[in-house]
Amino acid sequence: MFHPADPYNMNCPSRDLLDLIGGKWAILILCCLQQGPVRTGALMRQVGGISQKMLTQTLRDLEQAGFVERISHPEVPPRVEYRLTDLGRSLSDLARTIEQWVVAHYPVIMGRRERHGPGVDPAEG
Amino acid sequence: MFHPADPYNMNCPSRDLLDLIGGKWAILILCCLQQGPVRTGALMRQVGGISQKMLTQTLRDLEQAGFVERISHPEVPPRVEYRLTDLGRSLSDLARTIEQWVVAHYPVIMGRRERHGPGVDPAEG
DNA sequence: CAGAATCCACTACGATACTG
DNA sequence: CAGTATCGTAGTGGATTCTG
Repeated sequence: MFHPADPYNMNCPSRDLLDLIGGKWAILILCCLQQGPVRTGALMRQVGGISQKMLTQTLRDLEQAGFVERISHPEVPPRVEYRLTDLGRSLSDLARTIEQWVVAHYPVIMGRRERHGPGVDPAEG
Repeated sequence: MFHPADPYNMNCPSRDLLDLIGGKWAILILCCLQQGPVRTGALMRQVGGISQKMLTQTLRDLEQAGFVERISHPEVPPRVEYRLTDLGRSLSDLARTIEQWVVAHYPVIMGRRERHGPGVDPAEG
């Protein structure tokens, strides 16, 4: 039995989970995998700007946490696919919600940024 | 008018937004602010482990993005509150969803971790 | 009490080279 | 094609100090 999760407590392991979700690539990868199993190379191409290292590393992290499953086909040349687990599917729904929120609110936020400038603006009061 | 947001494109500014949301502290802070305006010191105490620097910095980032509003009361000693904007309220709903997902699935993930060895551990490079 | 400024350890991440 | 290993660097973020 575990203590209930408390992300406000710095020693609670749920913080790690929050960090994984909040990582630079996890959300995008999880969203890609919603369509079904995807090959490594395809992921590489879909997630713009990700390096081979970070792709592998993030996939390993997601695998460790039980969100994705690695499927290695015994072929030459190698063919590896990644697929969401049930838990991962649940999380990827969340990931897509996040992504969609960003896409939906992007124009408003960018509009604001243009008016206020991307630089530091003095505190008004 | 802007191009539509495309987080899969590494040059799309929506990436920044994703990074802000995914930052180490933003989600927790946004959740705290859901109750209404909160003072700096109260935030400091609620979000376990945050440093004064990171609290201020994250609040500035959230402020600049238009998610929170800084309310400085002309008193001595100083009293400053932070309050969600309408846009911020929308985002904080999302933040709460994330937080709740983590809390809800925490036991399953921790259970897995016990059986499969340490899972989400940023320190294992 | 709020927060800016400085210092600095750590690590996240990219680039590159190499293996099967 | 998928993945590992190594190295260099920019950025993150904590501890501390200083201001009004």
